[in-house]
Amino acid sequence: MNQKAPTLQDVATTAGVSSNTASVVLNGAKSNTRVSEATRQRVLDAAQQLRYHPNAAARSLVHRKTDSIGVIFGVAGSSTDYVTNPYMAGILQGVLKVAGEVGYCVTIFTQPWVNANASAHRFRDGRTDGIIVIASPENSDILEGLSSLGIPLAAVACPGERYSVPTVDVDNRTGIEMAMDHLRELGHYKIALFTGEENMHSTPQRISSYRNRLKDWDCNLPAQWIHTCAYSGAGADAALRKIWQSSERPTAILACNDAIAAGVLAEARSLSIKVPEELSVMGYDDAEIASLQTPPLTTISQPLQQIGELTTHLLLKRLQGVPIEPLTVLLDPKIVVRKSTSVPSEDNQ
Amino acid sequence: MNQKAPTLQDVATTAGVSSNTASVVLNGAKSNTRVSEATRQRVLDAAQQLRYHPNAAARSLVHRKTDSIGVIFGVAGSSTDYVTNPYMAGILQGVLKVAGEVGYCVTIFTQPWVNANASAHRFRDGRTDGIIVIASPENSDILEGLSSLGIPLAAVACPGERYSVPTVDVDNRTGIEMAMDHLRELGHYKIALFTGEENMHSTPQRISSYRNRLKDWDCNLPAQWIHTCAYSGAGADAALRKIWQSSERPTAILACNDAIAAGVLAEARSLSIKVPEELSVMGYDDAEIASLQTPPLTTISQPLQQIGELTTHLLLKRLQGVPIEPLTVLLDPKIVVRKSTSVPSEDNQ
DNA sequence: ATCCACTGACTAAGCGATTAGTCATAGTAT
DNA sequence: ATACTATGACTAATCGCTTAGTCAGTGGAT
Repeated sequence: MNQKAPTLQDVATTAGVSSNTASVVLNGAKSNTRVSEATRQRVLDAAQQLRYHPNAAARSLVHRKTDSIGVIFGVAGSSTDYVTNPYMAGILQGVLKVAGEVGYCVTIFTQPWVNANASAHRFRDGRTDGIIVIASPENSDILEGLSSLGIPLAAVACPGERYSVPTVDVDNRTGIEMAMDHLRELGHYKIALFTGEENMHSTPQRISSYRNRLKDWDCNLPAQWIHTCAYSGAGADAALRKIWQSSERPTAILACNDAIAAGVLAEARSLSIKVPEELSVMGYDDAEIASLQTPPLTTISQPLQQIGELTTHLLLKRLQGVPIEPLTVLLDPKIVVRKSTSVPSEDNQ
Repeated sequence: MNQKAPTLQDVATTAGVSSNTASVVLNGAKSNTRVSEATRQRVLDAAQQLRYHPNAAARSLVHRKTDSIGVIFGVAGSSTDYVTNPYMAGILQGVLKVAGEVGYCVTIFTQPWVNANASAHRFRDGRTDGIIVIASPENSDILEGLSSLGIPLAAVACPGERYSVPTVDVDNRTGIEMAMDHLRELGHYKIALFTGEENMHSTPQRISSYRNRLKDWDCNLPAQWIHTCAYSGAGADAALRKIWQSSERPTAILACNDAIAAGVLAEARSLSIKVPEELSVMGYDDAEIASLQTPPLTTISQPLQQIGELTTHLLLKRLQGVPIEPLTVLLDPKIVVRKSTSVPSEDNQ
């Protein structure tokens, strides 16, 4: 602060009362202090005149409550694109909305998580009342570290059950099943899966759901048809090239997000593979870029903002000590059919 | 906090010393207190064992410094899409990066700005050391209100000069000139301008730059060729329809951001207007969606992340009391030529 | 033996706000 | 006249941390 903010004492002095009286006037009475109407008005006038606003730090010292919630973005790989990532941004948007409704600020922690031993206690710094963890990598000990310190938490797309952390996610199993079923109905069964980072919570779930579906259909596919890319889209080009050179080609590729699918489309173009005639491609997320691809992507839509809103509600509940049941909420994905999928061509059947 | 965080006193007790001694050990000595090596070690061990981390609120009360900076998003119209807006997100990303480098947290204020009288003092609440204002509407008194309370500020795309607030922006004049010159070189002079909200700082600047360019060329264009849309892209379709029905049609449309340009492209498709053969379209921002449009958008690229980084540096300087000169920094836009612009067709010349 | 400097650590005040507890004064009931 | 109850407002402790100021003890110099 450059220009010192007026304190409660300043208001009190201006109004000619004690700071206690001023405090009582300015926030309903919680002591048995009584104030006459005239005095009350004098205090209110003084506060108004000085543009007084209580100091949040001092207040939170007493209340042990900061009226702000923290957000930690999980990091896949070395990526530092938090809010420019449409998945993260969509969720954060939902968090901001609900936080705003209840008068909370949102503090984004900028320090990278190293490990529980080195990092966890930094987040118990009295800056926030609780923390929302968004998409922590599977091999990270964020949830474990924070929850073992007793920090109120809520999580998105994390293995929260393990640490009794209320968690919101979109049903990865259902999403993959919807995608697989859509492709199957078109006539595909040679379906390759291009996943995101292995250490993200969603990846093993989606892989296992993919495998189950194939098993349901009695399909036995080459193991190398599961390719690990990055959610940034990196690696999708190489994966497509590799799979296209192999002896057996898939007729469809299910990408685990739209960026990966976009990478596939771009590489398909440069390999002169016609989509969807020769190869159907599906995305996941229904990000803004999905409908803008050529051809527009068939994809699985996730209600990102709703995830953020719901997670915030859960954290607020936890802060109020309201029991949360069930601990994990799975929202439903939707399939959005556009132009990147079609029946497989004859010679690929 | 559920599980009470250990206090300095807890550490001191565990180590068998006074809280003062513990404090001195844990943060370089600023009192003349001396500590023996043995005692020092005992304190450090105790802190480690208890996972002690100082309470930020208590600390900031003493230091009058919170190590966190605030962000307020200006709001155009009733939009509440802060971080899902790629412009805002890009800037915020830059803010997060620099803040992280110097160990600051970033607090996003979620309460909408009403007016200086009602809102300003809320932001002098000791929660943040300073505030970054991003793209406040032209008719808002955010900067005036906050700066008159002596809150350290830095701004993006705001009329900061007026209130001695260090401000970063991309040179709107240059950007429009580059766009206009590109179109002129292709042979266009019948150029319509589709702007964002009138009350955004950039809008009048861009309009005047557009007008100046036309004047340079001795062009006299119908006034209604300037259409006010929304930066969300809303209104672009109607504007195109209207302009296309008029007696004189432009050969090119310069949209003030990519969302507006995308709206124009979509409407052009449904009106069967061929882009760029019949109509050249330019965007602005070079958002992710620009290159994905059909045809890919020629656009003016703004270094969003760099804006955020620079603005944060300016705020940090101001917090340190370093004089800032010059007060306003204008970054250079770049033109990205893609496929949505070409020479105008013969019959349109 | 006396003085001084240094070592090692403590006590207490204060940051700004909240709140339990105290205390005059005035008015009312007995 | 006495006891009691509102009324109106104040004092002081506390939240967790920092830091200016104080102080006892030890060892070396004079």
